[in-house]
Amino acid sequence: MTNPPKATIRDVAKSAGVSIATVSHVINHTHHVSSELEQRVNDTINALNYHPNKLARALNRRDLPLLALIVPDISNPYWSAFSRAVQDIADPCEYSVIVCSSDGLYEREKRFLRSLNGWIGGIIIHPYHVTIADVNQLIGDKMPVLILGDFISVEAQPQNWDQVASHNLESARVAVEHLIGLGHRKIAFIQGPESTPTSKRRLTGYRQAMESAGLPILNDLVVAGDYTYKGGFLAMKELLGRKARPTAVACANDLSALGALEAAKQMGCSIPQDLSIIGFDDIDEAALASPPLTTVRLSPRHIGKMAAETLIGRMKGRQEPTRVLVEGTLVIRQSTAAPSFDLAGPKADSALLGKEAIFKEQEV
Amino acid sequence: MTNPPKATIRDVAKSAGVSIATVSHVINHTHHVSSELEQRVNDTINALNYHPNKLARALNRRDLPLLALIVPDISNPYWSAFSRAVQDIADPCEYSVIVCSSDGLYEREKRFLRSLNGWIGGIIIHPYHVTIADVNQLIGDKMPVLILGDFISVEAQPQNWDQVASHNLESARVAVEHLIGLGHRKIAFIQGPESTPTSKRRLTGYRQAMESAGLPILNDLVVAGDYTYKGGFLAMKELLGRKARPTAVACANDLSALGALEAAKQMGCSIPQDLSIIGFDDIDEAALASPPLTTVRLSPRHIGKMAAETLIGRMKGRQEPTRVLVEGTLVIRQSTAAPSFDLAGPKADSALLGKEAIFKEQEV
DNA sequence: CTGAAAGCGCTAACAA
DNA sequence: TTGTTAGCGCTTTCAG
Repeated sequence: MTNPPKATIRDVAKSAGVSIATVSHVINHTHHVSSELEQRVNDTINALNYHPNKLARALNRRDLPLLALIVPDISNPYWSAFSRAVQDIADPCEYSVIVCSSDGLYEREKRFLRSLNGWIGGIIIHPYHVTIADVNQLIGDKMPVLILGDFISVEAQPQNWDQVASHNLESARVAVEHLIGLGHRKIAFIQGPESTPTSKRRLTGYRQAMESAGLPILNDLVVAGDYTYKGGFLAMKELLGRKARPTAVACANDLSALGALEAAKQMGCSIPQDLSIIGFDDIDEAALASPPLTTVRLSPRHIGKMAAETLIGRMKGRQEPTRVLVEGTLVIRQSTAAPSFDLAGPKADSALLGKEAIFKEQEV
Repeated sequence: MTNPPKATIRDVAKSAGVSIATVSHVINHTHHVSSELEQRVNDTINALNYHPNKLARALNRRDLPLLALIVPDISNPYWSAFSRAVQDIADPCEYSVIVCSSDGLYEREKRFLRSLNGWIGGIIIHPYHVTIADVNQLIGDKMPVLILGDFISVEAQPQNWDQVASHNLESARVAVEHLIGLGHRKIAFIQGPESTPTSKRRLTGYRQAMESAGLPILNDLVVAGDYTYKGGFLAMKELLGRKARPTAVACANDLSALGALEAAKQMGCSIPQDLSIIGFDDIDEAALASPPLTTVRLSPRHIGKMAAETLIGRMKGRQEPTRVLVEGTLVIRQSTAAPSFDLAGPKADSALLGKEAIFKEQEV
């Protein structure tokens, strides 16, 4: 069962009795063609089941309907949701999307940039270690590039590229201020990977909120993390093992907040009665947690949509660079509440606490 | 800050004082070139920062180092893990990967196939509604295609394509037999989407295991689902609302098992004391649940790795079609245990006692 | 061992 | 309105 070889534009032209150029024109609507010929050409196109070769077309239009995403890890819920959003925009425009997971590795980021250069239509990148200068060197300025990241780190670069930038600092402030507003004073922070811009800004936001409220930032309250579930889990275990327990913890992202939530529950805390937890991003899983996670929405879906729309706009010819700013929105769910100081006594024994907590939940 | 235009092979040839063909030969090692010229060419390549244009190359080799994935939804943890595994294999081979989310929609599957045809290097597809005949019609037989799916549905097709097929029926039996081995007799099953081959086979596996053990398959025990978290959640709510509660439930996949787990917990069941739950696939999240989910591993990572390896092998020239079979492995964690029919067991602690009593009353 | 030249399938001036 | 033709950047016979 062997299929015939794919028809080329020449086959169509020959079969329709017209020139190659005419066929090209009816395909691309690039010149007016008499309706008689147009009809004939379209018929043969269908008869031959002809489809233009995108490679050949791209080679002389120097533009492939293909865009690439360079993100840390596509299997991370944040980035898979992001990538889905990009696809949902790209799809109706007939663009395909390549996904590259860099794991935040400098060499890998550079390798992707290099290997994508020159044949792909456009790139969306969330730089971890790669700098604007790297991008400029590796990609040049002939190609549409959209940079994701924190407002400041992206803002500072006088470049011609499009951006979708997030207000991480301000959003982190919002998160912490929510906790403060509830009456918390001992608020811990679980960090993201220390070297990334977004993570740094979120930490700074935490600091600023604490300072503005005149709250001390105890060293014991800031703990390392890495944006992963496991990282959040471990961080929370550490936090709860320390002498001065916080009554609330803000996490650098939702995934680590989810891990932290699980750790806290395993250690017998009931959330939010014993401990408030707030996340960051608003991935879908946040709403599904138990209790549903309060968070600051800087949604991957929304950011992905924005990124795809502005990059594709550029690929389609827009000249002026565009910058989109995304601000966080507080989404209050059930993982945060006012602190309850009355349980302070019996809380010494965590095993006992666990039983009480379970009991409590059941009664309610 | 304008970069110079990208260097072409002609620039290199001119600058090195050799012919275009010679440059091509040193790049591709397609003929022996005197080491002197080779050196000179390589130097100019570096000096000009030249990188061959993949499109032009692909146009006459008719082979782009690019493969596409057509899966239901990249933002689903199963598929994002799968896709990551594919990338991890493709990456070192310098292949890029396009991801297409079909949402299991027939038209969308067909559209992707059509739009990928003829320029992409190879395709990995997990067909939902698309048939082998469709693939054959849309893609022809000139292009490497790897079909994912259930062993039978894929096996039945006398086709020249590569396959990575799973033993869904047998694996589902393993899951249910595990439950039966623990002493369960009232075992429910939360289905996947009814129309998909994998889902059907898993249901059949459940049925067979029940029958083999001489256990009745009550209608009340089989409930609809759709492979989603929410679907599992709802299904469990329904199941626990029915008069005859099961003591164990097998789920068509992990994601819905996770949803079911959450629902059961919210309804006051402790797992596995009051109810055993077993999943399917072994996505990473299964091990992170609380309690960690017992499951049958048909791991997306492993399947993705296999798929990518065999497809790339084919893209690199292997002629014979290859079929890989993946069998499920039981992974016992903490969400399954023997059913507890009396109150005297090890779990006579006060909190549970109360619940147990309630549970008993309902059971009658 | 090296280079001239003919394409790969398509687009886009430019002629007719 | 339609056709001729010169490429896009690269690979690949096939002479030299």
